[in-house]
Amino acid sequence: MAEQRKPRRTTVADVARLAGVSAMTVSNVLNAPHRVSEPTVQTVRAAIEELGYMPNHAARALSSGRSQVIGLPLYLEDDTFSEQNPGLGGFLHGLLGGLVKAAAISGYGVHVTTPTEGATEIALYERLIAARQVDAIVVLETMPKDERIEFLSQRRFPFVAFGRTGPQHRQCWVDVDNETSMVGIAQHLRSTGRERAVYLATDSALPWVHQRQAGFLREFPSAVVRSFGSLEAVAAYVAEADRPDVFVADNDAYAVVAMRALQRRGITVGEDVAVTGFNDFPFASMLDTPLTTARIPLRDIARCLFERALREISGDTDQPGRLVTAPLVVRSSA
Amino acid sequence: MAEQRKPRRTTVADVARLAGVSAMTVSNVLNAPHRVSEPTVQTVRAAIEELGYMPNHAARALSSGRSQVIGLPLYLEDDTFSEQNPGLGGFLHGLLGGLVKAAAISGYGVHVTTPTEGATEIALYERLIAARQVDAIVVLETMPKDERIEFLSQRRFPFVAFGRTGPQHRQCWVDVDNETSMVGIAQHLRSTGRERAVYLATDSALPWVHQRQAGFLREFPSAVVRSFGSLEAVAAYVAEADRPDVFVADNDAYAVVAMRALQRRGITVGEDVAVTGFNDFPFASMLDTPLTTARIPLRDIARCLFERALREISGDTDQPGRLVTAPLVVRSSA
DNA sequence: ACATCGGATATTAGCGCTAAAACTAGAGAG
DNA sequence: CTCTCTAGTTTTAGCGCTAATATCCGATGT
Repeated sequence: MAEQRKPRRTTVADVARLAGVSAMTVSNVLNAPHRVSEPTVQTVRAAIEELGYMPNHAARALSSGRSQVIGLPLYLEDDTFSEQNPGLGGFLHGLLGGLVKAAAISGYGVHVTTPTEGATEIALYERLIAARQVDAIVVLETMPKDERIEFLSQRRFPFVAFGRTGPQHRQCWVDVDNETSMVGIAQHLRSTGRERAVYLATDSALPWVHQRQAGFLREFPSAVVRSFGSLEAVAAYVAEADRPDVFVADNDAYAVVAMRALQRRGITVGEDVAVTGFNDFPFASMLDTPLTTARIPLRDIARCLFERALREISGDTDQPGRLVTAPLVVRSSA
Repeated sequence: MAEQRKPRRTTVADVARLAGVSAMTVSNVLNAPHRVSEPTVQTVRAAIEELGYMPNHAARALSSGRSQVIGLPLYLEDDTFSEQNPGLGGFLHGLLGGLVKAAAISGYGVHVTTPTEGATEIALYERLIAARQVDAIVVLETMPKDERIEFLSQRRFPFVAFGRTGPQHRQCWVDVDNETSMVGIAQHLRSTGRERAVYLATDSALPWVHQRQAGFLREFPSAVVRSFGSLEAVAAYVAEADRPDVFVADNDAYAVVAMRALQRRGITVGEDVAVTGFNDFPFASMLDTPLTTARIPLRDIARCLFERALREISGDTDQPGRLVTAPLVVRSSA
């Protein structure tokens, strides 16, 4: 099938020969041009151009000990997501997009993996680290006490977390400022004169659930708070609830379901009652009544994650955590 | 900061010494155990276990010439997507999820990249290939005549395409059987006794647009076909249209907008008129009137793409293209 | 004039692994 | 009793790059 074996790829040596310098000089032109005199840089660059030379990734990684790749371990469970978490797709798109783009600009790649059936995420990290396959790892959905963070800190391996880490951990993270963002929503509602609020919370121990709720209660201390484990439960509750003038959901899906339940009762959302969500998932603006919500700036967060990862790689292990506010997006629902 | 330099990672040599064999034997136990006698395998495995040895990725790649990574070049443009293409997030989630999982099972990783500002996708391929950073490339959104496919074929570099390639190209692809799937939708509508159909088409030269339309017209030759460049245009048209009994959209977003326009006119979707979409995007089941649509089995497609990529890598360059049908999902809208 | 210094480049020596070739027996054939 | 032959193993030789060190050379100081 393949016509000829061994076309022998062009290497630094070829470039060096053509430019009349040593291989090391070529390497320096590529990696630390300031070490090389201007005329030599020109000559070498010309030779590189002429031969169309591009350095071999594996060789570079082996020799230098850095792979120029950051690892993104992901749980991508089967189809459950579409029912459970319609926003997940948008989340992935924004985060991955931002990360890949930021990485590309700095000459890095993003290595996406997932634990194989039955294996833990830690085992996956172990492999990535031992194989020296990535220079840093991005940890998602961090918990206040998180064994993954513990593991990585203890191994002194560079990482960044999306989600604040607990006080006992290293503080290399970026997170949504859920509390402040929810305060923003609350203040907007207050400014429209609403008073009787119901807060629809997710029934989960994920940190953001509590953070958002705390933010809301700061502005509406007397709000009624209800937790739900499923969209159906939310719908059932809203369908029966006596008439508050605001439903504040801690996520967009709950808000959508609430709006539907209200519309079924003939209540006009945005007039008779206000409804807000959180996330600004892709369909929020295309709903029957476009949803007022807080937009999580995923691309900015991703960029920020990457920058911190870079710093970690270069040895700066004392970066403080960073909170990013999700700006309010006012549409017709509130 | 770092306490001690040079902990010197454990290497094949360490394992070899402990097991009392040569480095090559250790390598063989890892990569081709059938070449090694059973007792030796045991001894070596025990030594590996004891030392917690894991092979260095870069060294392996450099020496063997294969990286055990497949490349996934992606365009992840800034926020435009949420307005333009709310399904993109779900698309990414399904495809990436399937790919990463399939790859992980076979010991492969997925390298996600994007062309840097101003650079072409081809230039990106060039880098990936020259750097020997990936063993195969997954090409998305293939067009009938596609210079990316041309480039990869000509370079004889392993690839798989999502989307059928033109007859002049190599046929290593997996695609949705848009025509047959749309015929499925049409037959379902026919079986409910509907007759007067309007087909809402995307105004684009993407191959699936024509394929789906062709499928529909096979069953409803007399259908009215209209093309639209924006959701607003769809809404405006449907708001004015005289009463057909079916609106068939070639994508879910159009279907959603159409349903909304109909509801505004007081028309009950699913009874007075049927509406269908295509894709089964994450929110299709959570709409006011859950949407009847065709579900693109992204995870299966991704698995299939990966399998083909593997075959390509191992030199089998004569795989035929493969069509995957998107099964009909009947909900209340039709 | 001669030691000194520092910028630019060259040499050396691997990084950790595996392909390929070269050895070992011990089994079976003549 | 020598001569294959083969399964199992070791030896040799890089893969292509860069860290670390050595070398060169002209400019500077006294």
